[in-house]
Formats: sequence, structure tokens, C-alpha cells
Amino acid sequence: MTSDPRVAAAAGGETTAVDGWELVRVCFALMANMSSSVCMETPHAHGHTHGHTHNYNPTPGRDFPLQIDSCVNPVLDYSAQMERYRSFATFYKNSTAAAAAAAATPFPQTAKIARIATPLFPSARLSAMPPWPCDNAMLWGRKPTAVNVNGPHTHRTGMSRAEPVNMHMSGKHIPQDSALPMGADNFLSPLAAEQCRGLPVTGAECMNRLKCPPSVPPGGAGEADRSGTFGGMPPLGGLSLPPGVIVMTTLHSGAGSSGVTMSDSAFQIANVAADCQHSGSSCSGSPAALNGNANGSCSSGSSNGSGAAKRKRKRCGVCAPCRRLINCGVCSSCRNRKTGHQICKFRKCEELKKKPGSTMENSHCLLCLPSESAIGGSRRHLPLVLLKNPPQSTSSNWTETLEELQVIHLQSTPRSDHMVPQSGTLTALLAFYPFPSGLTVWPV
DNA sequence: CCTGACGTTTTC
DNA sequence: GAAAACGTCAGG
Ligand SMILES: [Zn+2]
Ligand SMILES: [Zn+2]
Repeated sequence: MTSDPRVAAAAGGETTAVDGWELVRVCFALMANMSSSVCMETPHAHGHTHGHTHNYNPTPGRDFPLQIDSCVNPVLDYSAQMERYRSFATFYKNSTAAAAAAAATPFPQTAKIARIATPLFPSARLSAMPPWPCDNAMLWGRKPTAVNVNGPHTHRTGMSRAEPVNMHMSGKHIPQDSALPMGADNFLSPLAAEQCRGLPVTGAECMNRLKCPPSVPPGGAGEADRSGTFGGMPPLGGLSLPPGVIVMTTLHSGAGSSGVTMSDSAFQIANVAADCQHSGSSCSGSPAALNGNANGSCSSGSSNGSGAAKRKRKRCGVCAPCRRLINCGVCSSCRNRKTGHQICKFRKCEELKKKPGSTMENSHCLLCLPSESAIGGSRRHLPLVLLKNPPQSTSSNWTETLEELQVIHLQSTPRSDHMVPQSGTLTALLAFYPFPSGLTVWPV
């Protein structure tokens, strides 16, 4: 309901290139139903925070399924959401203050994908229990050199396919149906076992371990490798985050770093998590499995022994053939439509022409849910919350502005050049799960 | 039920 | 070896 000019301004969609991101994932759960539009909410329009969202269609001629109704879904009680939000905001404030006193470590700028040895949550050192039940965390960051996060597939091609960044708002909302409940009640609730499973953390580290069986089979190579990769990342200077929160901050350091790597790591997160959501209890559909690296991060749970059900690839939707709308009618595929089972040769996606496995779908997308990055999918992404005051260091009292967030539901691929502050200071992103939809948006 | 992605087999 | 044909089946 509000057409807050600020929002409009923020939604202007300007983008600025940034060096990279740092991403922190804490007991990450999946967004079951994020859709792909860009949706912003502003905080100061209590009660009816909805309003202006805009949508855009990156691919002309194609429509993306709905982005309706959710981002600002009245269903969710604003106050309740805000309350929850505040609860951890307060927690932050207090805990970070203490932590800051102890060490004013700058936010790690030399991010490497790292496993956080110590929980991000200050509970350990502050002897205060965090308001949320799960304390495992992962730090993901861009790193200059290749980090083989996921075993074999290190090379993904087409990393940054140029895709238009359209951040305009529309009056539509994102549907919040819910395969996964993500209402207010779930905001800070413990993750379900299924949700935990498949996360790149071992069950032992998850505070939900009672519900979450160890996901690492003894000797599981995938997990082991992954864990090994995450060594030595300082715990965010003592900052802690509630479960399901992703922090993405731009790293201004590495001038020459390649964007590719970060995409990789972020990609991992998003997909691993999303994968779990997708397959419920099994990991059959995981990207890892898709690439032959079958067990990804899922537990032995209910995988159907042999094999990874392969997920069908989807056309990219942006290449020339994909943009073609009509069949030529004369090519062999067209002529043999009934028996050939192939799309018109002139419409065959360039990506799909490549050998399966040679490219990773969504590789360019940081937070896209797996199988949804391509046309035809719902293109749901994790929601992102932009912070005015990024947790650059423990000494910053960034939590005080926790309410000043910009919540964005991306429709397009979130890359590092998205979600960039138009003016200055904004350098962090938070992605929450479940998304506190009552949260208002504060334009940057 | 239809489209079309994909793997295998057959044909050229 | 490349293209076509075909069987299978995921997704919608
Ligand atoms: Zn054709
Ligand atoms: Zn294409």
C-alpha cells in the first residue's frame, strides 16, 4: 500500500559492480516457496507493507510464473514478525557489543570458504543462549584461488551468463504456498530433520541434532572433503546469526579476484539447501548427484541406492534458440515431431546442446533454487535482506539498524552486481529463512 | 496426456 | 563419426 518513494528509488534497479561477496550461512534451511520476483517491503508501513513490488521479466516473451502475493502477504502478522526480528536483533546487539569489547576484529575480508570451528553464535563465549536453536554455521566467501567445494565439479562453465538485472517492483506478491512452512511461526524455529539433512554441516554440529541425524556417513568422502575445505575462517569477528541467515557482504579487497569462484561457493549453498527442500528426505535430486557426485551432502536416509535420479535440464531461456518462439516446421526435429521427441533444431537451447554435466545449471546464480533457474522453473530464490550497516566488524553496532532492511525477492539471478547499494554504505545482504515476510523494507 | 531431454541403437 | 531414430520418462 505504500508507495514509498524511497522504496521506489531503491527499486530503481541500479546496479553497481562489486568485487565480491562474502556469505555466511548459518544452519541454513530452505526456502520452499520463494518466487522469483523482486519484491520489496518497507518497514515503516506497518500492517500493510505491501505494495510496491515490481516485477520484471528478464526474458521477453516468456513469462515467469507468478510472483504474486507473497512478499507482502498480509497473512503474516507484521507485528509478530517484527517481534521475532527484534528479539534477535537485540540479542545481536548485546552479544556483539560484548564480543566487540573482546576483539574488534574486522570482518574477514580474505574470505575463504571455511568451516566455522566455533559457532558463530556467541553463546559459547557469552554464556547466553541465542534465541534460536541452531548454532552451526558456515562461512562462505569468495576466494581468489579455487576451492574445490564439491569434489569433482570445479569447473562450471558459463558462470556469469549475462542476465539483465531487473529490479523493478510490481504490485504482485510472491506466493507463499508452502511445501515448507514458512510463516511467522517458523521464523526461528528449529529445522526439521529433512531440512537439516543435506546441509553442508555434520549432524553432530547441528543443535538440531536430535532431529537431524548425522548426515555424514562414516568416511563419506564428499562431506569430508567439504569440511576440509573450510578450515580457518574466523567466525565473523564474533558475529552470530540466527539459523537460516545468510550474510553476503561485498568484499572490497580483492581487486583481481574472479567472480566465478564466489558464484561457485554461493551456488553450493543455495543448491545444497534447496536440494533438500526439493527432495524432501532424499538427496536424489541434488546437483551433486546430477554431476555424478552423488551423495552430495545428504544423508543416507532415503536415497534409492543406485542412483541419482537425474534431473532434467531446462533450457536457459536466454540464448537465441530459446528466444525463438516458433518451430521452423521443416527441420528434421520438426518433421519428426511425433517420433523424434526433439525440439525444433532452431529452438534447441545452446546450453542443452552441450553435453550434460559440462555445465552446471544455475552456476551463475547465487541463490537460485536448483532446477529453478531455467525457464520453466519457478525461479525461486532465497530472499535477500539488505543491511544498511553490514557487520563489518564486531565493533560496529550494525544491529541497531537491523530494522532498516531491504528485502528483496529476486527474480533474476542474484549475482554480485545485483543488490548493490546505490549509494555507498550498503554492503551486506542477509537472507533469512523462513523469510519474515512482515519485515519492512528500508531503501538503501 | 504432451513435450522434449536423454541415452542407446541404427543408419548413412 | 555424425545424424537420425527410437525408447524411456521427467515435468508440466
Ligand atoms: Zn524446426
Ligand atoms: Zn537456451
